[in-house]
Amino acid sequence: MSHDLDLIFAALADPTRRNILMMLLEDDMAVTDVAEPFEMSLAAVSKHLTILTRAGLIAQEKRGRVKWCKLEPDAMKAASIWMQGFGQFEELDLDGLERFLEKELSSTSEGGPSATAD
Amino acid sequence: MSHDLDLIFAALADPTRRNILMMLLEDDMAVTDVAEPFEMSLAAVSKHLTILTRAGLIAQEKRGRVKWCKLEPDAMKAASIWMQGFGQFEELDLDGLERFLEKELSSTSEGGPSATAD
DNA sequence: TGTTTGGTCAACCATTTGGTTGAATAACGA
DNA sequence: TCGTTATTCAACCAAATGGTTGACCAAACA
Repeated sequence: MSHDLDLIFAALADPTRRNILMMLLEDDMAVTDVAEPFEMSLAAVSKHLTILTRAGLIAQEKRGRVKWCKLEPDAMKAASIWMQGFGQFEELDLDGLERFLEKELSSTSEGGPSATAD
Repeated sequence: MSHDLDLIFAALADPTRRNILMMLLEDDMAVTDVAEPFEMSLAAVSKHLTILTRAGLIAQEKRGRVKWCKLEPDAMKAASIWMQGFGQFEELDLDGLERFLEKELSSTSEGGPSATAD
């Protein structure tokens, strides 16, 4: 359960990975669909997803031959809590996010990736 | 855009730099004093301070031959606000999130957080 | 069955990162 | 003026990062 701030902040330092996280905010996605909007190889995106997974920011679950990626809010929360020591920023309501994600998962209808951001 | 999330998160990804930030939470410090507890050269710490400065996380001011380092909370706040997008999902509207970020980032600190520990 | 699809692995490459050392600059104190 | 203190600069190094390509494996489908 030790969320490694090194890994978390390093993962967040890359714009591609931040974009991926924002995409996953809308919906869980398969690796191929995550990769679609980016102008890089699938292998490169796969590496980014590995980095996000090791940081604890997402989780990947394989169903059939499709690997689904979903946000995992605890790591972001750990980073947020560390940052709060530096000021009265508002704390993230990630418990609420988790409840929301569970609710969404129970009524899963995959809407395609809509590559926003950047 | 004044606060570059790439630079901010990359700066936060190093444990030495996070330690420096926590030290500065107590008080402004000269470069030499910042370097003292670390088992690395003064030049290495100086580089870390440059990285923190470019990220906007600290500011350095030279008085005489001493360069004082002090926390600059706005950059951290920008990162915190970005992360808060992951807790502010009551309506998952990424376009709205982007507008929100643009607005927040362009308007610098209103009553800024005062890093007065002790 | 053979072929496509989804995804990773392995090897490779260029660039960046985090550290070193020694020399340089600038300001203070004697 | 001379030496000391505070800090950076420059050159260098090893390791990590972010990307590529081609081979590979496993699941789905004709």
